[in-house]
Amino acid sequence: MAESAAETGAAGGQPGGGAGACPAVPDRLLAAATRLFADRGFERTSVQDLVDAAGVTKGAMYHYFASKEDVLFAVFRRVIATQMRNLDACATAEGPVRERLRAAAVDVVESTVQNLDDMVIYFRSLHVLSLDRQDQVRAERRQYQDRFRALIEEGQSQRVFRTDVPADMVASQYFGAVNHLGMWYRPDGELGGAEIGGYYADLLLTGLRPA
Amino acid sequence: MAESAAETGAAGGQPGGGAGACPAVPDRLLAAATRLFADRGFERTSVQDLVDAAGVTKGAMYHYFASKEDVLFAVFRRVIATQMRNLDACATAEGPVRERLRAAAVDVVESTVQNLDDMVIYFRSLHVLSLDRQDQVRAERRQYQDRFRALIEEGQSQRVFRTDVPADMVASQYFGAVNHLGMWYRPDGELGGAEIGGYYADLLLTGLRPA
Amino acid sequence: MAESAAETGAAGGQPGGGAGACPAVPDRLLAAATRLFADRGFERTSVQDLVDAAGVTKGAMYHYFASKEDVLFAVFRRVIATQMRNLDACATAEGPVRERLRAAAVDVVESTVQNLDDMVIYFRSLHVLSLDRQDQVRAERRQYQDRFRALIEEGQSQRVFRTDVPADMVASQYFGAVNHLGMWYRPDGELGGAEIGGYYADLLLTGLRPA
Amino acid sequence: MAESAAETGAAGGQPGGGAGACPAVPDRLLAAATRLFADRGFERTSVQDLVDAAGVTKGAMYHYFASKEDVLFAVFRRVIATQMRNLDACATAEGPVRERLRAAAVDVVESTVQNLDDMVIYFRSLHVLSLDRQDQVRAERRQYQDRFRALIEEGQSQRVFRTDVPADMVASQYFGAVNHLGMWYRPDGELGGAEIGGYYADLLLTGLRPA
DNA sequence: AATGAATGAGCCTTCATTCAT
DNA sequence: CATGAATGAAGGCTCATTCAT
Repeated sequence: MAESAAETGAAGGQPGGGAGACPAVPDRLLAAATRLFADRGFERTSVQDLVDAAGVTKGAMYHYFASKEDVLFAVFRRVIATQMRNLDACATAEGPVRERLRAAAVDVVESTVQNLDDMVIYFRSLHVLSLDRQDQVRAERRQYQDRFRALIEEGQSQRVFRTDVPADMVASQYFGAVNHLGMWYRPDGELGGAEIGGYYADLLLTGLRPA
Repeated sequence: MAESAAETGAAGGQPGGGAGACPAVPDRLLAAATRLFADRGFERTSVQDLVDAAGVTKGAMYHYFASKEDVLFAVFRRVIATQMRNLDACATAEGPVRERLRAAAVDVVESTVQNLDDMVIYFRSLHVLSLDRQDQVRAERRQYQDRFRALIEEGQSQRVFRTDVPADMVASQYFGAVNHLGMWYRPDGELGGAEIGGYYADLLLTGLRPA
Repeated sequence: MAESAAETGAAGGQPGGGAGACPAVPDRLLAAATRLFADRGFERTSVQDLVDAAGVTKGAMYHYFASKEDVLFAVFRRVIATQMRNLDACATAEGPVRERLRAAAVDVVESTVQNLDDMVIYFRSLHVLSLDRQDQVRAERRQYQDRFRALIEEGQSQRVFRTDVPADMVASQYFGAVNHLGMWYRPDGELGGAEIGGYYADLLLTGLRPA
Repeated sequence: MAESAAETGAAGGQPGGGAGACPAVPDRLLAAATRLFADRGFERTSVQDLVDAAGVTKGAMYHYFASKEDVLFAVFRRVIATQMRNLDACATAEGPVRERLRAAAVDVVESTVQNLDDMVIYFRSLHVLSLDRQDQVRAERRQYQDRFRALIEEGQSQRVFRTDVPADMVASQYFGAVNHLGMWYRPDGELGGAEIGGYYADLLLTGLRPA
């Protein structure tokens, strides 16, 4: 029963009936949770902080989520869904593999800096989830990375990319760098996501040049 | 008063005067803290867990450390000192800049996987420290990264490395990837630190090749 | 307003007008409450547990009962009504007082083990009711015990039973033992209600033999 | 760690050192718990009620007891220890079995009414304990009842008591009645424990007379 | 230098009940 | 009649820290 509404996501109707004047309770909780968990971390955010920020009551929260950890898990699910949607767009593009990889490499940086809170939570609070859920999240994340790796392998089989470094290594290195943006990137810094993405992609593609 | 002994580091004498049979209290606490904070995270480790694992009492801990956060800070300081020591060795080596950068790039991966707990703590629990201390730690970490970047700049000024990508970007990308090893590297996996370091360094150096 | 339907007891018509296919809401609640309160106790049974077990909704429950305590009180009333009906049958029987007392003594054991849940609730959750209702329940229970005591007094006045022990003491002792069956009797045990009733009645009647 | 002091029982020293001016924390908690659990029941007594009544803080309570249930269990253990001590005295007495059984029967009533709170808790809150602990308590209680039953069997083998009713039944009936004193006995009532014990013992012994 | 009993604020969660629909 | 989302007041429990010894 709890979390049922969260399962349906933002599609749930607005109880109270108005013309959608105020977002549904689960959505407001997810938004507040994303902000607070990224700011202070999961454990330093109390349920009271959370519901206050979301403008709901504790009871309402527990009507939709079975526990505080469940809220975190819902954030994770939303992040993954977003990532998948982003990458799907790239993967189905046309053109030579170099172009497609470059586009994906830039895009992954841009979407990361656009959802920096998500990333911060992702890499700081994954360990809070139960092992089951950790596995689940990791598996989905791996899929994401695998699509990237597939592009590299495609280029390798065409001899466009070097083959003396496993595609796995390339992908893990690139994603490591991207994931770590959350540790230092600031929206008000000198460089924007597009520029950083451009530099990162340059290094990646040059690094892949065959000997 | 508290923490004074910790400041002196492991050099402190053995209280109780024995023949050094058992390590000093602060050392045992630091070792236990490193293990537990990496395993469960800072907030999910209680002071009781900590002192139990270290085989000391709560009172003893508070004699040496002002707070639980202070223990974490001491772990951070030890990590940084270790990193600095490692890099010093590389930086003072002889030979062409390509060789020195490669050696440093491999070494940074190897020492990271050898001290994986440290890295996990580093990137998961930095936000627990007070802002002052966060800045302090970040500054020291920046120094570490800056020495790496200096190597790159050295190569750039010699036109051995490409100059169309800022050295900063190269260093941040590489360190991002290295720092992220803590999220997926497992000591019992297929590849060891030396191999991963080799691949990563290859990609780095190829990526730096001038156009 | 609430509870009005409960007042009318099981005699209420089936709302929704079906052909009596499913029992009325109050009846299903009472049955579920009897089971759950006996199993886990009143306080460890949530209203949600209760309505789930009864297959009704919370709103429906609060339509018929003013509060959770009211459901408990309704269980008590049903128990008492049942007991009264049982004893009435015995009391109006014919025959010598020894036979009538024996029959009542056996019957009280048998009906107790047949409604063990009722007894468990009775002696474990009486204190949950308001003092008013406790008194009310105790008074009715006392009537029940008084009819038993009246049989004993009848025998005493006929000198069939000893007179050196007050009938009150005899009744309280016997009912204490009977009430306590709920603490240890198990339907799948060696002895059935009839056998235990037989032994208990034997001891009772022998104990009442005049010196 | 928690409960360790409770294990040692009242023998624990008085921290704070005075001349025993104020009882130790566990003792005060046990005394308050016995009173409150008997008055209102376990679940209607909050931990705050408990510590307030005992004049200690919540933290202190959780230093000695792992949970509220643990306090209840400690009460149970104390009750059982008391009962055992009482019965030991009787069992080792001299004289004909009739006399020894009568003495035990009276004593069991007297000690019950003297520790009425204990009994009320015993038969109202046993179900709160974990199944393990319920079994443990029941087993010890059974021992208590078994010693009583052994007296009856002794008389049966000497043909002093009837043999057509199992000693088990006799003991369960008697103890049921005794245990139920908690439901109706009031210290300010007409009859004292000695008188009730006398009547109950009379009925018991007469009931055991051979046919 | 070391102990561990005691503190007390704050945590996550439960739940009987209400009310707009 | 019936629904179930929302309320809000406790509830039991944890834990970093202190302090008399």
